[in-house]
Amino acid sequence: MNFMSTNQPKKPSKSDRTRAQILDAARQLFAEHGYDGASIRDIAALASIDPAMVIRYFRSKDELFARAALLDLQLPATQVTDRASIGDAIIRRFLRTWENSPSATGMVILLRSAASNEFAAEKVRDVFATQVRPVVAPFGDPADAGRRAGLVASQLLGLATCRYLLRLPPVVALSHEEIIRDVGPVLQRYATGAD
Amino acid sequence: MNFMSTNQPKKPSKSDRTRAQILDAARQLFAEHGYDGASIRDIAALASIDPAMVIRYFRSKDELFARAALLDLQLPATQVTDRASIGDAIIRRFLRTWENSPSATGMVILLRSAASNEFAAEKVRDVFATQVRPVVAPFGDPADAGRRAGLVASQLLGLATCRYLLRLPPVVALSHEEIIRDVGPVLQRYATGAD
DNA sequence: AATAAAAGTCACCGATCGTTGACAAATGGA
DNA sequence: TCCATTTGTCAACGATCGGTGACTTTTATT
Repeated sequence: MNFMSTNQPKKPSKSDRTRAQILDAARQLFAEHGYDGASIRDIAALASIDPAMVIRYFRSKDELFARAALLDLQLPATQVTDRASIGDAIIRRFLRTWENSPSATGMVILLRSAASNEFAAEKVRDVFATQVRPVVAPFGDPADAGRRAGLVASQLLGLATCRYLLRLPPVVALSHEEIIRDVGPVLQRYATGAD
Repeated sequence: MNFMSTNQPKKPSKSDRTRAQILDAARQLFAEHGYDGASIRDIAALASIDPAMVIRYFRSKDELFARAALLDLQLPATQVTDRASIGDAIIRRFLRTWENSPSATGMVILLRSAASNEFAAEKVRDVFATQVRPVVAPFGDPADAGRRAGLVASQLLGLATCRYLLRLPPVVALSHEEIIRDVGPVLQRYATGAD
């Protein structure tokens, strides 16, 4: 009979744990040191396995990086909102994405590597195109959509850079409430193009 | 007599040209590919000299990087201004620094390398402490100075990241006038802490 | 218990890196 | 012209990198 063999619904078995260990170690080191700064040997050592296993499970360092950066990049959707609260909605989603979602580490990895890794840079541009632009576009002059989205991206990426990469003390010290209160209105202004 | 021998006021001779060639090549490649991405051999090839000369003139890659990033980091001073135009003054100095000063390349080098090079990251924090904070501090509640300066830095660094590193098309396309008009008021708000 | 597949170990390849030191060529003052 | 200093060339070092393949151990099935 064997009526549940086509899919593999249960497979907690064996090697998948090693796979997950490697991915966890890779995410951690990529997030800390970027693509170049994290070697396969370092990742293997952190995962307590042999370096050859890293290549065995993921075919190359590039592929491992892509998995580590993208696998869990399930960004929370922006709940539909009205024009008056779009800035507030964006900054709240930003905080949710960067501090309370499984994608948080992936975002740090991407941003840290984007400065010197073209694949990561392209992926950041892609996140902009799919996550920022469509959200901002409907709330102003369509001819302005690119400019408005670009301004929003500049503020969001700057906040992320200062808070999660450079760890600029006064920016790290900001509470969620302060960020929402101070940055929200700026995003509102950028997103709608109002003066 | 030899009354001018303690200092060496004139030395256009010979090797200084090679030195300058190496520095120029290093600045260009560090700015394009970051610290790790630019090898001494690449720099030497671009300068049309032997890799060993790079070490001969600068003692190590670290020292060369420090020279390339800091040598010409003479940021233009912010002219004193009144409270009402501080945002405008900051964004104008930003554009002058990043697009019309010999420090421009050094800034790109620092920012691109800061994501994965601790020396560069520390230097960026230093630029923040010496260039942003003191400018912003006098125009609001002294207890707020850190927060206000941090918000200003987040917007400035974000703009630089999008425009000069990631080259996000809509941000690259912004004219100086647009940037001054759109970002200036935001910096004004951040710097003064007004609502 | 026998056995085939899976999982893990180990030594090593070729490439590239920063750096060194021995040596040759060019330079300039005596 | 002689000679010492500067300037440039060359080969190679040790280390590290990503990646490969042969091998042994474990696991699971019959």
